[in-house]
Amino acid sequence: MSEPAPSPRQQRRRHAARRLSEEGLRLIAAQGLAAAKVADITAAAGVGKGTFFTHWPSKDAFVAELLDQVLTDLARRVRPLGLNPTDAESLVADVAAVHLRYFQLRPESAALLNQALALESGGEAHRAAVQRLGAHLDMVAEMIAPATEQLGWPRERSRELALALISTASGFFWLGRPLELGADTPLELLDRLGRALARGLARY
Amino acid sequence: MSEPAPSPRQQRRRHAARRLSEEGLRLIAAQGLAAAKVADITAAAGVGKGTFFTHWPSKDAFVAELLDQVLTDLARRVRPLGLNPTDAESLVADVAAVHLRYFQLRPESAALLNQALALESGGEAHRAAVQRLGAHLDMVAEMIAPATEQLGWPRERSRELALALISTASGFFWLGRPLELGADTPLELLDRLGRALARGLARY
Amino acid sequence: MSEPAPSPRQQRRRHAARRLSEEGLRLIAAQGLAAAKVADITAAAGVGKGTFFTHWPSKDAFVAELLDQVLTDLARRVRPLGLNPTDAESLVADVAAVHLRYFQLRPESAALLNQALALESGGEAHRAAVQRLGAHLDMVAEMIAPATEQLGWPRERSRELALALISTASGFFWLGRPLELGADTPLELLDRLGRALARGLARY
Amino acid sequence: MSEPAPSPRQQRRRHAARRLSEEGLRLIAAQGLAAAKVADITAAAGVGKGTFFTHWPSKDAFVAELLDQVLTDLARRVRPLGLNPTDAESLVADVAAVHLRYFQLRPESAALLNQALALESGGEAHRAAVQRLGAHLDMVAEMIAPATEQLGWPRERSRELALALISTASGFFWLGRPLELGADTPLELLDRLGRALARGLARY
DNA sequence: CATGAATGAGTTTTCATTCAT
DNA sequence: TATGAATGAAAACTCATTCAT
Repeated sequence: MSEPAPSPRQQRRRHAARRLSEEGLRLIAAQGLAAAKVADITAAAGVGKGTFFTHWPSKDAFVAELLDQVLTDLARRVRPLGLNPTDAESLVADVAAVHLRYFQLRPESAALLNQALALESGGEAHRAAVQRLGAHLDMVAEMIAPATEQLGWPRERSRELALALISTASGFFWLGRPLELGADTPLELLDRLGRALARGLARY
Repeated sequence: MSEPAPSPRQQRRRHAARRLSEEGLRLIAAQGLAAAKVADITAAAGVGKGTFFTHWPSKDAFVAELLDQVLTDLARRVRPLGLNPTDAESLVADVAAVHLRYFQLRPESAALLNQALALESGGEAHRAAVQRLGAHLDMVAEMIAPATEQLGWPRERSRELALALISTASGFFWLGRPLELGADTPLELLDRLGRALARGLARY
Repeated sequence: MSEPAPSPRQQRRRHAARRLSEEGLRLIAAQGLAAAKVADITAAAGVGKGTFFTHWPSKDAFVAELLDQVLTDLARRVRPLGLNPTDAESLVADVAAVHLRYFQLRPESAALLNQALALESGGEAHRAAVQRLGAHLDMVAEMIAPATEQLGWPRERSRELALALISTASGFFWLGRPLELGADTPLELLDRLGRALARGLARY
Repeated sequence: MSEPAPSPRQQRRRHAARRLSEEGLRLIAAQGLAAAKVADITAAAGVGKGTFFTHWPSKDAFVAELLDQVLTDLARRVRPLGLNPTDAESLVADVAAVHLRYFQLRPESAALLNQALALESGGEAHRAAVQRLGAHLDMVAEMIAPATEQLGWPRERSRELALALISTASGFFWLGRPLELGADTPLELLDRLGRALARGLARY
């Protein structure tokens, strides 16, 4: 069960990686993906420029991992909703609410998600980002699939409903942030937004 | 009232500007803002590289104008909704629907909107983009303000409701496009999405 | 027959390319291929750093073209020897002599030839260099093929004899240059070297 | 006379140095001096990267030692020829033959010799390489000096004759290797090449 | 001693922008 | 006014070398 205690060297290395991820996410959200230079990120993390490339082979790979972390983290909060049986309306509302709450607390994650898709379209990094986002979408779609049907939404289009939930949440805080909108929106209203959608669908 | 007929030279000039705008928007959406080089855009538009800078002082200014064009175009379709008196639920649903339909037909515009916010955060161009988006938001918010109140949504937060409508529409097609989602979503479902939100709010 | 007179712009462009080639060859020979930075070359040629890349897509491509120029230039002096019928011994001696004289006058060319093969082995540039050298070798081999046979050297191994002639000449000045050997070797001795080889073979 | 038996630790150290030399020579020949990274060499030798620098103070110093080893090894085979009195023609032919045979069996050594001269021209390493090669040349020149005179070659130019012998041999396999030429050239032909030169000179 | 993680000087290359024609 | 050649600031990335463990 217990892993061998990491050597102090490894510990410091992991710490540096975490710092780089944190500062990277912060800077990308604050300045934009292109404007956040590797040198800025390493300086902010307090390590040498070269160190960055001992952790990730390229800036793009770094962004891909960041996106993976964000979506994995997000998924961890979404998945439990699938375990408690509940009515269709509540399930959809809850999934939306979790996304909204997640991105309200972490607008940098919304920024990352939206910018990762702006990576050069031909490149490997773009492909990876799209695939990772697709995987998240599939997970959400699968989770809400039964509910969508009950709400009279075509089951084979549950991915689109999932996309609507996700993009509303992510877009709200991505567009909202520079407009200084969203950060102080009361949770109650955020929840209401998600619930309204579910409730409205249920009325059909 | 009538302007003097443009000289052939002016005509050609305007034609070139239009070509550059079209191709620029297309390329930015297809390859990403950073990957779409000025040289690519001018080549696609069939003009010399230098010509670009006789029309816009910089690439950023070009993007800003593109964003302005898109939002002006979008506003032209949204504004009429404010003229016909209707019930609150329908007004909100219609505003959402117009946005959704607009971006479904013009996913490049959704791409532009989302990428324009990723411009270097300190720069003039970013400021301009944010301001322009803010103006659109204000217009929408003002339009739906009475309705939001009737729906029990705090009037002073109508900007947030407007943001939700806009970001759902724009995000849906921005995130959906590389996932090959949204382009063939039936209008009926798109409308239903907007209406569901409005209807759900109305039930509170 | 007559080409349209090049515009002054094109003229200056060609002039810059020639300057870059000259200075590049000189610097590569003087400092080594790796030590001759693109910035050094452009500075020596009196143009901006970026200009280099409007002429060649990469430093490697530049080296490849330099090698091509050298071998083309060299071939121009070797080829005529094949036209005048002469005895086998003289032909081989003459080919050797032309190579020796060529590289004595242009030790930078010998340096380039030897260093071009040191380009990263996996890369396109290395492949190109090898192929180009192979083509030169084939030309020489074909030219001396009849003679080799008369000298009792296996005809199917004339490429090896050609290689011996070429590598003696190129190596002599490549290794000799830093040792300050070769530059002032009298032509008469150089010729004698080539002739000795041919004469010795003839005695078999 | 006998040194104290090396401790096991020293033994291991020497073994590592030998492995590094072997793999370094191999990789430099295979990929080029610049492309053969210290990390590659240590990985191939199965030691840590840092270990490299406990044996040599720099990569350049490593190359210099490699060159020294090669030329020392080569000299060991050349020198005995000076002991057996023989006619001038045979001596020169034999010296050439030994060089040719040596590099045929060890084309990596030819590669090293040629690339070592491409080291940055200003540097200490380049100076060292040139000096070491000069020493070898002097040794050969001195050895064949009496013979050159008998062959009617100016005695004060015996270094040039030595250079011709060495550079033919080294160049033949340096240029020949990527062209897949030389490796299977029969010894008999190789010898004949050397002998032809000597014989041809003798006929003057 | 051996190790390999950290480092940052140094390189190639890109591309928005300028400006002579 | 249109053009495209020239420019150089900037940025990602490399890798020999150092040094704490």
